[in-house]
Amino acid sequence: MKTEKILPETLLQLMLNVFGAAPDFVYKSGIQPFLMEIGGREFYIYVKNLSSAYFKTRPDTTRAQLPVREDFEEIKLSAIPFVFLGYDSVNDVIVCWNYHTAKQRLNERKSVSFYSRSYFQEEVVSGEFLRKELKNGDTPVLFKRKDIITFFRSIDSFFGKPTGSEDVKDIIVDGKINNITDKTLLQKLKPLLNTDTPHTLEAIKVTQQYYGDLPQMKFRDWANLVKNVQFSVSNEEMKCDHK
DNA sequence: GAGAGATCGTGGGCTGTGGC
DNA sequence: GCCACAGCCCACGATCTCTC
Repeated sequence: MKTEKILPETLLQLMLNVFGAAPDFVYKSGIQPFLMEIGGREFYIYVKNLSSAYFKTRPDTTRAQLPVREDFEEIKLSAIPFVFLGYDSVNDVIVCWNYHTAKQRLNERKSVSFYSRSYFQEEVVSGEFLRKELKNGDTPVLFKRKDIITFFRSIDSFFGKPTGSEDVKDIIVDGKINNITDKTLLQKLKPLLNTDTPHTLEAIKVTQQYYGDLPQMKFRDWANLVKNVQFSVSNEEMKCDHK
């Protein structure tokens, strides 16, 4: 795989260019890694160029390597998720490995490798998330850089919650969202929809802005998505019901 | 068919090198 | 000196092949 070296600052800028479209995105500090917030959650993001693994018989194997760094110790001890991303500049594709695993592996060795395949990266199309299984059990998710907002909106659906929580169903299938489970978005939609006179069009607009550009989603899909929103009954309401 | 050894496939991680 | 990438060797499990 022919790689073009991209400076850490440029990689940061490439990410910010897309994240900037999300109204709830906040860049906080750092270059690589950098700290950011989206959907009310903070993340440490570390983006590195994907390059060949230089296996003589397997030129298709690509990888990104994690070095040892002092600031990783702080991140490792922090409660904030650490998301390690590999960037393929040729295909404008991002590979994300399980962020729970990536955090655990920080500073474990002088150089920790995370693998992908160049043909996986070439396979990615706009609006879709490719989840591939490697022989080492890793299940990296590949997507176009422009889809990074959508990816972060549903990152738990790909890798689950950190601490022994129940599995979360994938909400993006074939580039489409079938169900809104994101609490932040549900909070925004509640005043628009949970009323005698629902503001459906406004709700569709809010949802589109929240998830970003999804080419597979037609207006009818967005409308159905909003129509099917269900607001769970709060604990307090539950208690009242049982009185 | 079963077991042993050889070979292959895949990933881990170290060192070297060059740019800043 | 630090960092990122290039290049390499090594470990190990899976699979294949040979022999009995």
